[in-house]
Amino acid sequence: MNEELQTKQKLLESAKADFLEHGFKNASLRRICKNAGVTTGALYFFFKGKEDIFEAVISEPLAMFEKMFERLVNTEFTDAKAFDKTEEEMMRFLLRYRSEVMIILDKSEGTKYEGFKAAYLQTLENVFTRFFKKYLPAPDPQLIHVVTAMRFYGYLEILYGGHGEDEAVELAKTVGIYADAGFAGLIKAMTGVHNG
Amino acid sequence: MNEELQTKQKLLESAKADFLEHGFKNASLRRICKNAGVTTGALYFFFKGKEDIFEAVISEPLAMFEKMFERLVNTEFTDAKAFDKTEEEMMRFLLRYRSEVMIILDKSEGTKYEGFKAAYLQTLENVFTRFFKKYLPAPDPQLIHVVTAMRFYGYLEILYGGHGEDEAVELAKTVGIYADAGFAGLIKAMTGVHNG
Amino acid sequence: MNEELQTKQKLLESAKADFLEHGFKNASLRRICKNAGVTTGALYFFFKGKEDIFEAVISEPLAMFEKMFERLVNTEFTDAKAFDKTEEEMMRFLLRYRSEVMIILDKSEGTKYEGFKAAYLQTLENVFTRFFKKYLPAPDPQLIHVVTAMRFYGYLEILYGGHGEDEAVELAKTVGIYADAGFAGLIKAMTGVHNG
Amino acid sequence: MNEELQTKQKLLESAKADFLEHGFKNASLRRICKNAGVTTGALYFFFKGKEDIFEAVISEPLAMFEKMFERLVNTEFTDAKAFDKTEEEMMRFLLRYRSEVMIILDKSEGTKYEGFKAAYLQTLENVFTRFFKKYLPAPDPQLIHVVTAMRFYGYLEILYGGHGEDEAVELAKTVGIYADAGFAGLIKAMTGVHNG
DNA sequence: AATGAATGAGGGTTCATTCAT
DNA sequence: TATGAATGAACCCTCATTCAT
Repeated sequence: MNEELQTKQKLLESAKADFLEHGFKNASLRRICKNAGVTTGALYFFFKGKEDIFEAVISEPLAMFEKMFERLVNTEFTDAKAFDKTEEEMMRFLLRYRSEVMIILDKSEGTKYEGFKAAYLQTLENVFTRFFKKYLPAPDPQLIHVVTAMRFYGYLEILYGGHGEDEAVELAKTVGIYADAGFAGLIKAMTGVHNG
Repeated sequence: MNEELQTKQKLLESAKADFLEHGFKNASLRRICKNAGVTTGALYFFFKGKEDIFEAVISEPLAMFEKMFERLVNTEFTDAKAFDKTEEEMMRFLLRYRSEVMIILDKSEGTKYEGFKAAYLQTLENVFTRFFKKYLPAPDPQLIHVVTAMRFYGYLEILYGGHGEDEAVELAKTVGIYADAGFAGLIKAMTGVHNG
Repeated sequence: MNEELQTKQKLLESAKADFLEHGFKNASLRRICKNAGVTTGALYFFFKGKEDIFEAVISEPLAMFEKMFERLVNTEFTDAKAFDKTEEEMMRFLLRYRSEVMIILDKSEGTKYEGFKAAYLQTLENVFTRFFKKYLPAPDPQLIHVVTAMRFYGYLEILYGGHGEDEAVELAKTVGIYADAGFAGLIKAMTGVHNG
Repeated sequence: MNEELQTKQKLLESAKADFLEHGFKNASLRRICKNAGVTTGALYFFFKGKEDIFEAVISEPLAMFEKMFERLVNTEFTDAKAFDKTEEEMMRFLLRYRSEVMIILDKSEGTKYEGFKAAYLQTLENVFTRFFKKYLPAPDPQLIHVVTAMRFYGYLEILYGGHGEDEAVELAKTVGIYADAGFAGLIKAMTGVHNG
């Protein structure tokens, strides 16, 4: 019984490592099996194919990710602090599933998840747009796009940094200060232009 | 003679497009040759192999990049404005070689240039560290790392955005405002913490 | 005990369907087991392998077939009507074991039964040759071969037609009229040539 | 130059033999290449894949076959003799491309030609139906179907018999006598039934 | 300067079969 | 009785690369 689970588990771990290192397209099932200590046929007992084992690797974090996704869309952020709370929760989640998140976002080319990163960025951008519009009548969409991306990649950098959970959350909060101040600076510069 | 150049040029352009679309590993020499209208043999007359044509595609912009690189390292930025000038120059360069820059930074996995992005980020980080140290006695290296990355990915996002040159420069400047204000906010929060 | 029989029976039925649809070589034991609701191990408990379950599927009808076979060889047909009686009996048997007969005749490539159809045709040909020789001193063997095949494939077409038993027998009798008249026409043409 | 053609030709011949022996699905590209004395990659220089080399094997005869096909549909056969002429032409064609015809009719499962035999039989059946209707007000479609199949398989048997061309044509003509007499016998029996 | 033929390794996948339990 | 895990060979196909011409 232990052995059964072990093989599947070994395959999943070997696959996770291979997807993370090479990406979906360049991952090799032969290599995955070899590192798991089994033959190719064994993989096909547990999984339907390459895409199936990929999904098995990311399915659990993905489901949670999508739940967070939805909440992000449906929440009305009244101020920066309301956002910060959601942010912390998200950060903690991302850290717990670091590898899988990296795979979904950066190593999923060739799967149906390859558009996930862009979709998430777009969602974040919509949130930021709603927020910007509270302070500016007609904010530049391109600017919002870039600022959103910066914040997103800030998270990602923290994620990739190999920090402990609390450390990472702290870092994210400091980044929040940076971003909020940056945002305020933008408002000031722009309304200043309009006013003066 | 014209034909010679044409063939080589066609191959380089076809290769550039293929590397950009698929990345080094998943680029196909067959496809490159087909789109260039020649056979594989022709490619091997001009180039030693896949890595060689890759280098040929990026060599010229790469050399310029590295020159800028070096200057960035050796320049002492006295204030934010001094940096902004270099920034504009850089932005214009990046835009002129958009495709090649994208290839070097994001599509070079499997070549010896796959570490280039990280190296450049590190250099930028050193610059920022020197700058930070003028205002803070012991800035958090992790924080600098993240903030550097954010700014870098901000540039990249502008680059990927398909803007015209002036538009992009303008956008970069606005991002500069955001970043400077963010930086100032950080200083304030940190020295404030120390003081209070 | 009931369950034992059920499993074996289910496997045999699933196998029959798969052999009929895909032929021996392209039948899949995996698929057979899946459709029977059991695992591969179960199949290997009851049968030695692919060829063995194939034989199990066809063994019973095959034995009866061979009995009829033998009788056909040893019967002296004095006239066409004597043959017709045997024919009806045969037709009813073939219809009762339609699937298995189809499998033996047309879906057995790769097994030791792949020559069965030819052997049966040869036997039928011998019967027809004996019959022809009553009316012609030296009938053309090639012609007999073809005429035999035609009649045989006539039966097969009826078999594959999905008719009810009585309907099929009636059709076979009409085909008998066609064949007998055709035979008579041949005799006439040939002896006419000889005589005139 | 000779060698180039030789390899492609060898591959086509090796493929023809393999398709004929094992059918499309069970043919092996590895085996085809091995028998042609080249490696698998060589095949893919000349052909796009398994289906492509299959089409290359049968394309020429297939085009002619389809032309004959069409003519068969559009010709109005006034009597049995008018049909016999077409028949001879067809027989000569089929003999010239014996292997390919066998492959198209009996070894094409898994390709887009797998329905060709049934389609051809249907066409032949339509021709026969038109002919029957000249002599019978309401001929039994099932009977026509069987009689058509018999004649068709008669041709096939001649084809598979390995006869020389003239011999085969002669045989086909004799089969024609058999079939015509059989047909006449049917008419007589049926109208007799009605009358008496 | 360039063609076109050919190699051989590796890609994902399916298969009949085995065996400990 | 039957399960479910695992094997290893074969499947079609794509690839970067080589080389005679």
